[in-house]
Amino acid sequence: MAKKEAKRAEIVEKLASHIVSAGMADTGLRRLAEVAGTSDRMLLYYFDDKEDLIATVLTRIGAGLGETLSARFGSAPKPPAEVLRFTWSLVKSDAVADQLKLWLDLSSLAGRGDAFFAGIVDAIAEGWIEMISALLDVPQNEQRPFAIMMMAAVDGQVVLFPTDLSKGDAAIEALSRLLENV
Amino acid sequence: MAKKEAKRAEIVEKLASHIVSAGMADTGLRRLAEVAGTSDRMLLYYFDDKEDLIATVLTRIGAGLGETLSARFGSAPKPPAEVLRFTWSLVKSDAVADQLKLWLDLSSLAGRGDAFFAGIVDAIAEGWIEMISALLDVPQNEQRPFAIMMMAAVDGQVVLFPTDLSKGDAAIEALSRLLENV
DNA sequence: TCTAAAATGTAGCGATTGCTACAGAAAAAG
DNA sequence: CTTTTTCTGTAGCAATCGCTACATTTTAGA
Repeated sequence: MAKKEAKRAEIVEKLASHIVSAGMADTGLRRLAEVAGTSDRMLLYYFDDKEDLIATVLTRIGAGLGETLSARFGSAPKPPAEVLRFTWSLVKSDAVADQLKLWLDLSSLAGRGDAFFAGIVDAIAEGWIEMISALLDVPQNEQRPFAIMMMAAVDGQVVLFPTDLSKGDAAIEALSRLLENV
Repeated sequence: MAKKEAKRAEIVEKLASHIVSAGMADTGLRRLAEVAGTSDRMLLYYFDDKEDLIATVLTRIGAGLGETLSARFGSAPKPPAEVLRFTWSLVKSDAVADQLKLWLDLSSLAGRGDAFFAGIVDAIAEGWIEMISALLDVPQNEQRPFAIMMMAAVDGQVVLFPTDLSKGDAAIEALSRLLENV
């Protein structure tokens, strides 16, 4: 009983890192089994079905992302321009860039009406937004719009330049300068 | 011979509108054949293979989007805030929103290393950016960063809120106000 | 009209998908 | 040591995928 839980957790752990780096393509049961060092038969023993499996793994990834971010962002309020520049530097790091690409995958699925993925996307978005809101040294009723603006500016670069984020540097810098006049 | 060309064009036309509204999922040959009012067998008679078919359709969609946009945007230079607000209103209209969702699909595929989709995404991005650049009433060396900033801000909303774009209204309005101080 | 070419339908192949029936092995409970 | 429960391998099903071989109909050129 406890063993089943442990094995489940181990599988989730291995699949989480695979899905973060490989995205939502390449998620056939046989492939995932190979990554997890087991068989498709066993994946469906530990999980109800594929959707249950993916849901569990994505939830795990979401939680991990939250931890990563709150560890890197401090908690002291900062000027908006500084928060944006730091967020951008984070996003350009490989680890977080992979997470954002995955988020793009999910968002694309959600946009096609998949309620399950829509929920995940919503939760992740809300997590980012709240975290950034809390950091912003601006009047409280402006925190959320500013946080959304900054997240959108960053995510938008991922959409515009999926193969070369550095093309977005100048735009982020321009926005940072605008934010310095606030 | 000419007939084959005409039929090809007709198929492309029908598939273009289907792919814009349904995205890159739901693109099995049998399904596409149904939409085009023919058979999978015939699709592969008119096109080399599936990739050739999709490439042709996406190219057609890209061209159509360009026309739509240059028709709606004028050509007189406008203040940045005004351009952003207008772009946002465009994106919130159903027709353009579908195109952006499709773009998100493609960008997600491109981010996974698919060179073909990467090319398409790049071309579409460049089209938007140049069109908006030309409209902006700012010093010439600032046009491109500003255009990218605005496109990213808008695309980012699509990623953040794939099921309800209106959640991005406040952020776009906040950015518009920042742009008014330029 | 006869013939060659172009167009289209029928049927199916081999691979992959998520998933399952069945049986046997391993472990826990009595 | 038995019996029962948990675990896992083998094998395969039905559906779908892109694609093709083959035969037939339709069209066009002589």
